[in-house]
Amino acid sequence: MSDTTIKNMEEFAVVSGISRPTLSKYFNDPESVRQSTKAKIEAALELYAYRPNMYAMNQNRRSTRNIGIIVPFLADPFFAEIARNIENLVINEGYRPILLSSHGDPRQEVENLISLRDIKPAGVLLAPLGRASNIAEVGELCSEFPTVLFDCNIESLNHAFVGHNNTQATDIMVEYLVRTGEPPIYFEMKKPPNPNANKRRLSYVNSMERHGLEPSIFSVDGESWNFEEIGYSRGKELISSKGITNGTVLFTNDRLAIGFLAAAYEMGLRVGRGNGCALRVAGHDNHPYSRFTCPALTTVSHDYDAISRTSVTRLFDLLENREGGDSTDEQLFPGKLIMRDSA
Amino acid sequence: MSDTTIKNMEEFAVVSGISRPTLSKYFNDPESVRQSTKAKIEAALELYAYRPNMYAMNQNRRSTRNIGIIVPFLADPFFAEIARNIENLVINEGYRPILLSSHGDPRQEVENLISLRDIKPAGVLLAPLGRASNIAEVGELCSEFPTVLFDCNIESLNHAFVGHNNTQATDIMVEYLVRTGEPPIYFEMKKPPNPNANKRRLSYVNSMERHGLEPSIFSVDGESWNFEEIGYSRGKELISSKGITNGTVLFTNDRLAIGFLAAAYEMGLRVGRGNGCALRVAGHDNHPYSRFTCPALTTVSHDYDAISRTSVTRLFDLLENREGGDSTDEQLFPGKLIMRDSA
DNA sequence: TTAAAAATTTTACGCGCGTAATAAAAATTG
DNA sequence: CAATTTTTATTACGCGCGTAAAATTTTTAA
Repeated sequence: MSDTTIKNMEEFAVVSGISRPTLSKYFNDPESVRQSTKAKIEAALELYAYRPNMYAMNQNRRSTRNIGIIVPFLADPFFAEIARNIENLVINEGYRPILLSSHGDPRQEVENLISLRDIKPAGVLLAPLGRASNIAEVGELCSEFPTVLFDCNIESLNHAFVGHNNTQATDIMVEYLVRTGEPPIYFEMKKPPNPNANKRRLSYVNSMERHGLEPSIFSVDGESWNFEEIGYSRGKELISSKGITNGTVLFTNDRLAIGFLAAAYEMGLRVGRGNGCALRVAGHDNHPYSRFTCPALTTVSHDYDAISRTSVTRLFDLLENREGGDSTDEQLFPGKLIMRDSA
Repeated sequence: MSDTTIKNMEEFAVVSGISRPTLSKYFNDPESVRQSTKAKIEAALELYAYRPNMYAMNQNRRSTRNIGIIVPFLADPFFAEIARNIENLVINEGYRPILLSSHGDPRQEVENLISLRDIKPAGVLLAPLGRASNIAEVGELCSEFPTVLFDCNIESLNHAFVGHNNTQATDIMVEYLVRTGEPPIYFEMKKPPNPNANKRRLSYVNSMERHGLEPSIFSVDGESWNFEEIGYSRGKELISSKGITNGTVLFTNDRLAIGFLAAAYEMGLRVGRGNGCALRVAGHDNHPYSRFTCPALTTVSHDYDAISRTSVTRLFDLLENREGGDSTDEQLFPGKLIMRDSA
């Protein structure tokens, strides 16, 4: 490794003895140059630690190999896991993922799209905030590049969508709970910041009615993404004031359930499906932490793998054949009941 | 809002009636132009949704307002929280944070630094992987811009460091556990991927010896960042094979403890400090989820706020006065004992 | 009102690289 | 070996914006 530092392709052209346009070609696709040229370049690369500037590359390119990935809240391990999954798939396709989090903020979501526009992405995989999204601006920005939505659809945007079948998933959970014990009451937030909450509530109501049962919903306050805290504090109130000391509670997502389990434990309520248990608790999402609650949380899992894989596949379909196929339809993958000890 | 779309500053100059260099000045600092000019620009901005291309801006600038932030593993809520904290502080200073995760991978860490170099950051806040880091490359890249390390120091890099006092923190926990019950045995990973594990173990040993007690360490296998899983499965083995059914266990971090708590619960061991409890369990980090375990986890908290704030402050000190002060010393903030129900 | 100061416009070049067109060199074919 | 094909070198311009210098306009001070 030489100590002279190369700061651009021009300088690297000099030390490698290859012209800059050829270098440009090489960095765009190493196989596009003659074998002997490739060898010379790579020999020089061993000596001089040069790497082309990614952003200058994108400046005047017809098409880049950048794929933008936007999730609503990366601090949530649920999205962190999906994102990581998708990143790897994108890398395996030879593209460069750029992962951004909206931090639950619609303005940040728009900022992220603007930031992506600046690097001229080949395509974007967007998990929108949903109801909270600035739909007009998001729509306008997304129309500038091939986009696949995942996790949460915004129908009016008319993009391809790949996601979890919230209806079916809630359905099998309600069916399971009804079949194996008392019908569940439903625990959700009045103004849920996360996507899909509405679909799940609707599905709960429909399921219950189909079973000839009366739906019963607790809508609790709280607008932040601190779901555990909300599940915990509202749960405590509920247990003490409303006297929820037996029965079955179905939560709109695992994180609320996790908080609630802590509250129940603290108040001496035994959760589970055995005898001697006061409450059954069930969640939704198969959150990475749901295996480690006490007791382990019964929940319904997304088909993470299929959703990530299909999202990426559909985006690349769009990239290669912009007009072909119906690019606005939605693809849903069924949830899977994860029976653990809490219900 | 007009429907003609503006694609660069040149076009915006035409429709706004302001010359491009003045526009450039405005976008760099809106107060640097005459009030009447500013008004005209902003009127045009209302009509035409133009935003300068961030990456083109950085291309030929003396100094940008980008601050790179790199954390070792963003999917860990612990780092997600710190990162979010720092991002906000950076934004409040009028800078633009760019958050990247190394995903626990040293190559990704280097990639992240290269990626940052390409956007010519004003400075970088780096929480390195630590032992796993490619120190030579990280060092070389970091020498290209003002850098403040946080969470984990790499002394040989000779940068400013702001972090948690692992030694003192482990110390107060050991002291507390010894004072209020049996001395703790220590639970850690043989090859911990996360930073600071070594310091904590050393501190545990020293503390125990200072108390005239024999240190006792469980070093379990596992190399990934799935700490809960490792704490759970290794914990189960430990409880059944080694017969750890009473006593006190101190974990090198909360996530291992969270997994262990699940194992203990499943095996019917009661954890806590009351009578009737078999085990006491303590963690380290005050992980966002540690409040919601069953029982709530006794742990020792970082001074998140001071660490984020000081990291950012020190970086801006560096930016404004490159030579002043000792820029390589380290600043440690003491941990705080968080007494909850598990120990 | 006039001179001085401040801000803006014009002009021109630079950042690091993509990309097209033409000329030159190298490899392949027979 | 010459003729053809393939690859590389040369040259030149573009991306969107920063920035410097000189010319012009506007504002402020006197």
